[in-house]
Amino acid sequence: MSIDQASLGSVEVSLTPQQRFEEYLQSRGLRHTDQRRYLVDLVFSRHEHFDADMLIDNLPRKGKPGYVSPATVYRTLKEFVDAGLLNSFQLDGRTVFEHDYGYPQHDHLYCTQCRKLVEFQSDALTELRDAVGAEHGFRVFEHRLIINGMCSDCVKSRRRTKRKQDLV
Amino acid sequence: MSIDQASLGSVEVSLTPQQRFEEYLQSRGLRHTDQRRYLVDLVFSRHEHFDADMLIDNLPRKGKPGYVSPATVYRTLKEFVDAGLLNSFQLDGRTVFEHDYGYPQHDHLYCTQCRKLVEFQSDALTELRDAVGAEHGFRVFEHRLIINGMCSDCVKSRRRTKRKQDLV
DNA sequence: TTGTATGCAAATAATTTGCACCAAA
DNA sequence: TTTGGTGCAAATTATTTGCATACAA
Repeated sequence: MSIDQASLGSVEVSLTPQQRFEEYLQSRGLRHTDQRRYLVDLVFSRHEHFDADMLIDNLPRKGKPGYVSPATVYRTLKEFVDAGLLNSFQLDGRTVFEHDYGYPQHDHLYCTQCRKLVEFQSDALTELRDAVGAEHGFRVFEHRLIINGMCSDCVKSRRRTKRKQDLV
Repeated sequence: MSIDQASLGSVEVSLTPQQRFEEYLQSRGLRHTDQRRYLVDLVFSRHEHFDADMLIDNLPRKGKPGYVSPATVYRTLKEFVDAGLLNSFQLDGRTVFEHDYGYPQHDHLYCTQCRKLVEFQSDALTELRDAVGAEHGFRVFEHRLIINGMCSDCVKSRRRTKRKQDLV
């Protein structure tokens, strides 16, 4: 799965993710540990969707400096979501995380062929969602939209493949 | 989780789910067994969202007539989706199934308080989705939208609750 | 000090799969 | 007959949790 780096620009924020998280921890009487510091840095070093497993794979191995146990990774990802640093959603059965802090609200186009995720923003969608909510007496908090299809690259390569097959 | 019975009406279909499934099975050289017949009937006896576990719980116990093993239930649910009888999506980590055959395309409002699912239809959404797809060079197949919020009942009861708390 | 956080390993939960046996077509 | 289907139990996968120890405040 891949995503263009910061394809939607960013949102003005006064604190770095690290500072923001520290603030969150202090406000709750939680502790700022090396593991948490390390994971904030790693997670915000690239604007990319990832799951717990990918994150664990990118960590130093047991014994090396910077190692964080899987259990702690899972626990910390939850903290990040609570703290508003990350968002998560389900994709093909996996829990996928993405940056929330400092990044605008958006939805996704998903290529079911190459599994590429493309972000997009639509104010019309937000309006539509609020209208639907109002119509049904809902107080709307948020929504999740995923559009499944085939990206232009895959449409092209599939066409090529088809032609080849047609020649047989 | 609950849902109004057939809240969106239905779509014209010439075959019953049972007949439609039989057609599907024949076209693929698969077999129409008692278990499959039994599950089609059970699944289409109520227009309600459900997961594998709920279905298994509603089956006769081991030894009783009509018993179907969990493994077969899981295998059969997949067949139903392949056959176009059911749709599935993720909700709170569970795989939720709903009727597809004979039922119009729709999306959901989800009350995060009482876990009620409400269906709604929006042509504007389909148009918006196609426009977004086109903008990004995607060939769109389908989409999945869930609007999270609080239904009117829960908004009311929460207000009541708040007042009670305020009195303390 | 005092209460959190972490690592490890065991426990869960939801499916999936291997296999021997059963049964549609 | 032949090939797909089913039940059962074991295997998977993704997490979560209990617990003893380590550490931030």
